[in-house]
Amino acid sequence: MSPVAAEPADPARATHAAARSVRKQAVTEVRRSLVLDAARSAFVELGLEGASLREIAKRAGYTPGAIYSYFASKEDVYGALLGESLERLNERVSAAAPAPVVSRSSTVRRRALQGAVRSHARAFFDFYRDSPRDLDLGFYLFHGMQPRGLTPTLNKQLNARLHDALAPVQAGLVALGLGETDARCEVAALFAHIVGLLLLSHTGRIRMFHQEPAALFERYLESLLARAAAKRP
Amino acid sequence: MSPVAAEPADPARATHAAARSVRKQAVTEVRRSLVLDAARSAFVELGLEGASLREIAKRAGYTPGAIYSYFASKEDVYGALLGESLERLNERVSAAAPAPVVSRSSTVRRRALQGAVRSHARAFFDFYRDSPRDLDLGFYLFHGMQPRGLTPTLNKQLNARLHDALAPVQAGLVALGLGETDARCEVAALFAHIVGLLLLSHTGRIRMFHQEPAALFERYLESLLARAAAKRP
Amino acid sequence: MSPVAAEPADPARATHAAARSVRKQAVTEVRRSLVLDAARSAFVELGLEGASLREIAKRAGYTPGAIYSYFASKEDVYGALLGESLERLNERVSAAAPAPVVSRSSTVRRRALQGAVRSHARAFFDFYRDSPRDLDLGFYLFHGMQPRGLTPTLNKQLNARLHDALAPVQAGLVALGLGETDARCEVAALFAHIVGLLLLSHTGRIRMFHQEPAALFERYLESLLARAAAKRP
Amino acid sequence: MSPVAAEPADPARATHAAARSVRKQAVTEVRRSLVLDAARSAFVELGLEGASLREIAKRAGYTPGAIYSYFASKEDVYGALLGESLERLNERVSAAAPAPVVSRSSTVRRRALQGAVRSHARAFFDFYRDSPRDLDLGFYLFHGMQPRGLTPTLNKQLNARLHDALAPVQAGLVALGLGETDARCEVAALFAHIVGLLLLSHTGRIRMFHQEPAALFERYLESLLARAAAKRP
DNA sequence: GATGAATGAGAATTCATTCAT
DNA sequence: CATGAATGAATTCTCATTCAT
Repeated sequence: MSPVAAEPADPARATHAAARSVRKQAVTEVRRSLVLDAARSAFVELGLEGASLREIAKRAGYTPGAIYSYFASKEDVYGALLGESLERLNERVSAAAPAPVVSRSSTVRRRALQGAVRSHARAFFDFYRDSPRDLDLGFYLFHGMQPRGLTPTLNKQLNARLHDALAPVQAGLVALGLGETDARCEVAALFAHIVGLLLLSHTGRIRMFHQEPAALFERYLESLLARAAAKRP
Repeated sequence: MSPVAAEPADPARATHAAARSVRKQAVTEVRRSLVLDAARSAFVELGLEGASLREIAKRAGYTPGAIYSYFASKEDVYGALLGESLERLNERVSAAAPAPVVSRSSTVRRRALQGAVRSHARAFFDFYRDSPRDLDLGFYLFHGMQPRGLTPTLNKQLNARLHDALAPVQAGLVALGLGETDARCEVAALFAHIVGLLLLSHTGRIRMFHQEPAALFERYLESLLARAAAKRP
Repeated sequence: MSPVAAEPADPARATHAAARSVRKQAVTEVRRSLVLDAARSAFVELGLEGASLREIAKRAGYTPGAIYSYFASKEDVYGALLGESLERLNERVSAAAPAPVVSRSSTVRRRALQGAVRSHARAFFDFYRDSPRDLDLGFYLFHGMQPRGLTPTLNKQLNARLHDALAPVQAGLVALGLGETDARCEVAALFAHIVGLLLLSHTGRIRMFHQEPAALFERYLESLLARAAAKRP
Repeated sequence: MSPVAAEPADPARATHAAARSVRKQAVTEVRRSLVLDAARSAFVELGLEGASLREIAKRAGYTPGAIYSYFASKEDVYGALLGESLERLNERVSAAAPAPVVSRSSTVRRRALQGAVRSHARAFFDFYRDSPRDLDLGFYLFHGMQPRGLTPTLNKQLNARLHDALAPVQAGLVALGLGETDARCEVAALFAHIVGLLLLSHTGRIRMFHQEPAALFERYLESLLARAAAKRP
């Protein structure tokens, strides 16, 4: 802290002001998340088309103009929504981690590692299967959004969280013996596969093949683990 | 009464009328496809949001109302666009068929079959990689379109053409020894994988993994053929 | 006929041409009434808003432009429709005439006359009660139509037919002893009353008073006959 | 903690806020009625067809979208217009009440009652005769309006006000000795008669009979009072 | 006579956003 | 911080009518 006060010399008042500022900021944060809740509910129920700013404001108990106190634009709201969606995804994936196994037997350890990969991958798959709107959100924002809404900074941030959600699988594959590069490839491919399956499921195209997305996912998962096993040194 | 029948069978006039009708229909068809061209260009350049009826009409050199001479609604335009897109896809896939190989050696025949599967699958992949808007089109129509636009009839029709584009791969897998059920599973999974990869590519998410979609596709293709080989009776 | 032929001197050909012209005109008349049928059905089923020229053309098996071969405008179609409606009204009223009673007893004659008035008035009332669209038609044309549609000539013509439909009642009242002026007043009032009742019925406002239009009509009819009886010299 | 309550009960500020709210609401009300004025003027000058939202907005000095700040839909505007029209009707009818007469003579009292019925009925008649658009409004709304615009609630409300405007006449008839049921019949019939006369007048059909609507109305009124007198116990 | 494409005007409504208050 | 009126542009779609063919 600089010894030269910028403005007032009264330390009591300064403290008071600071405390008030903190309180205010907290209140703001709470209300911001209230808006976000409203946005999520609107989005879940009405989809992208129906989740207008007006609708969001109505659900939040605000008038349209008030939203701009918390978000710069509608796309900004969506951006925050996606961020929060990715947080939930990460929570789900983290929660899926099985207890670490310590064993002398390498077979046991290997089985445990495979189990962990399965758990994490399934958690990822299930998250989007169970709430397809989160998938929509991701597509909309990563795809159709104006540069105004998806700034490079935000983009990087969101990417990082998405990556985080896949990191456990990647680590598991490495632990199973895959090289870093191979593991990265496999994770990218897994991600693509999941997204593809869910999209086909979501749009009803999967029925065309008389297939269940979950069954196909399990197939893919097993083939992935088989590849990993085959590459074991 | 005149000995000439009231409805004259004057062959010259009949032929003339028929010819005129044919000509007219041809002109109509041309103009309709002109509107479709305008719609495609609008869609390619501006995406879903920008491809409004106004915009399409402007590009086609029409007033908005005129579009309704050719299409019943905006969704109808999109439907036609998707239909035409699927036709192009099928053309590409068909054109990818290699010359049939006749050989005594089962190894040679097997290699040829594998080559055919590769060609067809790549044609499919390349089609959407090279024109991502066709992918968008499919998603939009299969996903967000009103029932008014995507009638069950049209839906079935479009589904059938999509299926057609994947049929050669399926046939190839069966020829390679896969059972019908397995082949269907693999084709569905292949489709999902392609869609997933292209979407990740299209939204820039693939960069997150420092991967090239084409390379990942090739990897997947090889693993698919390997699985087929392993199942050989 | 002027002895100087306008154009050809060949009488045979002239006769032939005239016959053809007559035939053609008849065909035209038939087709015109076909369009009118289509218009009526559209109007009955869809009301004023729904009975667009397109709809009428569709029902007549024509394209919109073709209608203009038979009618100058949409309002013209409506005008013809109203004319035809008034013809049907007159038919109904005429058909309601009871057999003339010849009797020495003035009481018997009087009762017969009253019965005739009742029949004619009821026929009028029933006509519009049973097909409220004809009432709509009248209102629309007499009310909202452009001068372009309702020319003074047509107006006079339609008025005359409307008047015709009420003439029997007027004649009956005169026969019952009312002066010409009184009879005209009563007929105008009767017409107004009927129209008012039907409108209230048609718009559901009559329920407001828990009344049935038919019962109110009978009441009015009796009071009218009572007035006529009271004025008997 | 500050001893001052977080939510201050500062009466001055509260009063201030309340006053501001009241002022705002008043301003809103004024502007809303401005839109309504514009709507009425458009309706009066251009009729139903011409009174589009665009036109109303233009006359109110607004953009079309702005109207939706005050009314949910075009039909809503019309609904408000009719409501306000019925208010004016009631005012007119109320204002027509003659001073109550207190007299020993039953003849004097009876004459006074008859005078009151005449006044109220004439006020009703005159209101719609002098502003036929109010009649149109009623017809349009009671007749062609979408259920979206004319909710059952609104319908009941409007009906009630219409009924109110006729209540004085009904009360007068009862006072003159008619039973409740008879009085209700007569009022319904009176309403129908007025509506019918005005419609005939408005559409120019009354000229057909060379009659004046006002004279016919007076005739009907007298016959009504005569009927009431005849039923006197 | 009939077609059907095309016009041009206009319909109601929705939307994100702004801004004085 | 919040309001809510207002904008301005956009949306899809409908219509009566015209006219070259």
